[in-house]
Amino acid sequence: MKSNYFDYELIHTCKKTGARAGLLHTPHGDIETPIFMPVGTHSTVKMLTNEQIKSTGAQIILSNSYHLYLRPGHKLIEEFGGIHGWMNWDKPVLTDSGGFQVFSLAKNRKISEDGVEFRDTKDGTKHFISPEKSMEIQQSIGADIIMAFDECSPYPCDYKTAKSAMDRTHRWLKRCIESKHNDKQALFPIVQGAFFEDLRKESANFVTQFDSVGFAIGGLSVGEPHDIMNKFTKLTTSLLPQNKPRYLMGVGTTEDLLDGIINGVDMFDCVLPTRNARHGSFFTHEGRKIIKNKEFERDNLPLDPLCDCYACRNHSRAYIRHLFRQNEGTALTLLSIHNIQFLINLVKRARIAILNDEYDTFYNEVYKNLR
RNA sequence: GUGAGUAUAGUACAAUGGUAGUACGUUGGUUUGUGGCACCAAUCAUUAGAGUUCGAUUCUCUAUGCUCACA
Repeated sequence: MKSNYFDYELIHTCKKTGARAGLLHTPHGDIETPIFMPVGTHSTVKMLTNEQIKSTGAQIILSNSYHLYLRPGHKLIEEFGGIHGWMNWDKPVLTDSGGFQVFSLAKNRKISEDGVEFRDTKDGTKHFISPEKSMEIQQSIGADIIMAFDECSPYPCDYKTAKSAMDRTHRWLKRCIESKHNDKQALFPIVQGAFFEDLRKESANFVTQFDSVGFAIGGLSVGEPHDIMNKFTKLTTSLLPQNKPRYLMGVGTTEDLLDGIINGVDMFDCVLPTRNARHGSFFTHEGRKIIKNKEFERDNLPLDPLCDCYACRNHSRAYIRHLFRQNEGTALTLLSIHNIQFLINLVKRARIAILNDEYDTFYNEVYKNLR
């Protein structure tokens, strides 16, 4: 899995906290870590144009191979030059393997050793995704970073189920590696093992036998309490090599990013900034707020007075509240821009603090203001 | 002016001789590798008066408002 197209430099480790700042080189440019990656499941970050995504400072976006396989089809995307040509996006892209849909679409799928049979909830058609199929899809789509096809177990989860999902994830990882042929793509293995220390250790041991560009931590942020998530994040990063980026999948909130970074994570993705935007809530340095609320009826402040995103530079809370209440799509765009840029600015500032060996101060300052 | 119809939540509509529902609105909340403006909860009403009845928002009468038709 050695590649000339990827390289990770661990630039600095905060002397006080162990938080990491790095640089990940990819075929479509460099990514400064720690990084937050916005999610664009259907090859668009919902409600945003590429220009708007870039305005938030996003360096890489996520997409989803399962959803793109269903519509419009990975072969069609390949005809358009892969995801970069398809959506005219020239920066790095990461695709999830469809593994998370094994978890999130649990009612509509059947798992076997060979793979997973999904039933499309839109038209009822059945689709079989194996590790080989997921690799075929992800190689057609052509993202820079692609993910192993895994089985993410739920919370809570008994030991037997967790172990069986983990073992299967390991066997599937081997099959993913064997069917990967393009060295312009980096395949990230995923550590599973649910909420059992010995399984997490076993899983980390297993996946790190392969020389991958980076490693992902899966199976967290699935409904467990925060302290449990933090405990297992910390445990897992301690088992991963120092000279590789660690990607904590599906995280998260302001607090989760702060905690993830202090626990040695380099990469995050989450649907929250965009989903929260569509549902009317926004991040601020004082915590999350809800734009619908009456307290903002005559509020002339921007969403967050400390934010310099497009929405905050141009519009008041009162105006955006009005747009949201009238079901005007612009409200969702403005809130999405803000929420994404808020998290990206957060990790940017974290990076500076790390380089100055002051991440502990930064961490405490930001936490103190959150309600 | 005459006749007919009608009156239930902020709005639009249900239902019922014994517990008055829905939608939207309003107020608050949820959301973590996206099943694309979602979900959850709270709040808010029988026009007024008289009669029949054990009991009337419901049936009867009167008043008032509104709608339509005719003058």
